[in-house]
Amino acid sequence: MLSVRSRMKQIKVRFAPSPTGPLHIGGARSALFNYLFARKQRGKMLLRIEDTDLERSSPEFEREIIDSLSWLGINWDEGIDVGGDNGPYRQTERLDTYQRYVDQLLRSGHAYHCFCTEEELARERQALLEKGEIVAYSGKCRHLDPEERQRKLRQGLVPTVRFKVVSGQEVVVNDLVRGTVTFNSSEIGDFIIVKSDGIPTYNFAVVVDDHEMGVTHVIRAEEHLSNTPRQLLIYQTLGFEIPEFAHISLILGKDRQKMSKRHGATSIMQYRESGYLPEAVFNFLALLGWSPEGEQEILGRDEIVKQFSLSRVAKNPAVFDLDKLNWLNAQHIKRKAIMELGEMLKPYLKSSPFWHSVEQMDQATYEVLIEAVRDRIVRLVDVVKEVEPFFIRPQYEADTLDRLEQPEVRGMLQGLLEHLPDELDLEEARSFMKGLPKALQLPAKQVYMPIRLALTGSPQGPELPYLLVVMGVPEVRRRITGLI
RNA sequence: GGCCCCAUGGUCAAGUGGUUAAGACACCGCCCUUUCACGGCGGUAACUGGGGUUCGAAUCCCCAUGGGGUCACCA
Repeated sequence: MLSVRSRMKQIKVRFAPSPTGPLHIGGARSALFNYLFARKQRGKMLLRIEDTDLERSSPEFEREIIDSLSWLGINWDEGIDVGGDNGPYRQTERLDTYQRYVDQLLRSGHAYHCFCTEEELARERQALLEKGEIVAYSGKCRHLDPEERQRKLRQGLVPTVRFKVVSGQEVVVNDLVRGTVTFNSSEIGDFIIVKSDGIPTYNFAVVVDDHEMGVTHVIRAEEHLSNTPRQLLIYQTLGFEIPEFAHISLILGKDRQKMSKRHGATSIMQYRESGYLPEAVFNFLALLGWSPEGEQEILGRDEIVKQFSLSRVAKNPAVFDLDKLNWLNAQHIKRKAIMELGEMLKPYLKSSPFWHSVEQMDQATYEVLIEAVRDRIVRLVDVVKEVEPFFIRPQYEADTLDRLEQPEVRGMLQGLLEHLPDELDLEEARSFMKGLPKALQLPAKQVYMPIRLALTGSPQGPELPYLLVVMGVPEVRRRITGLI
């Protein structure tokens, strides 16, 4: 159902990461839901960089985040890298804009300078926490007289700017996924909107930017829900139109705690590197907190966009399940065309010890190799171990050797060598193997497993015809001759 | 601790007052198969508890419990 607003006005959402680390699972999911909503509603998506934490922000992380998003197939219409009419899109480049609004708030008495030191504040906070009282700023500098203020400034003290919060008022967040959430301003206390380094804080900058950039829907993680009343207060006193909010639940680790580094791979790049397909990660993330109407869960990007709706977004947090990601990834791999998959696998093979052999193959043989492993790999990186039996001369276990040394096995292998043509394509290899027991006048059981053992040293692995074709008849002969 | 959010199998989840409470992953079994894998079929397994409301609650309300988030000159 469309709200009146979205019928009248094109919707605009944003993803606004801090470049203080790589893009992680949770951030990617927030970006994804924004993207899905924008595309489904035929609205716009913008990307803004919130780099007001000078200490921890870096251009490298910014780059990595952008690359991660692009890799996932999430793109945007406005913002970093693509430009637009509401730039700049990096908060540290928008300081003059914030300053204008800070001046306005200072002039109208809605904000004031605060000279409290961090140590002082930490002490007060600690005391309040211990007494079990509401942890909020005391308002000590709220009524500093102008002379006192001037004196402190002359002393060289650098103030922060605090936003004046009138206590005792109800602040209502109207949330698209959570409904009506009510807070009381008494629990908030005057909060800092400009740090002593002159840089605005998140709660202030986000409001100014979302307003200036025309954002209509703020879709973000639930951890921001308790920040929302602060932001609402700013919207109100600055007279900005309030956007729609949608706070999506968090992604938790196996221990039900918020996902963090100690839960293993949490950055999108790590998944990319170990060979997860972007469409699989996209699919998986979409299924975490959202569900399609039908029963089909293996979905492409377009299909997910087509079906997406905020009304089907769950309120409860979701535990990240690697098993399911793995399954989805295998499913998406299985659906790849041989040629395309072959190209995707090359980087992994290049860094394997077998690249030399792979490189020498003709295209047809390479495709047989890919076909042989396609249904066997969960991540692209698995190709390296799956491909091993084709290229590594087997190291036979003692009992395997015992078995291969049985006279009847040696006889069978001898027979195989006699019947083996000099060249085979996959079809020929299949019918050759199929006809072999009859040609040797032996039961299938006594034929196939010994051959497998002779060729690979292992009782399990790819189908024999694949082995024959990819190894090539000369190599097959060499391995068997070595045994008899 | 205050405030806020959440609560269906181990996990993801469907479900919006009347269902034998879907489906998927994982797990187990069977089948397919020259092995493993893939695939097919089947199985184990859930409404946190207690009060209401109602002819009737997984669905609505309250309380309890549990889990999570947040209380920064981080975002």
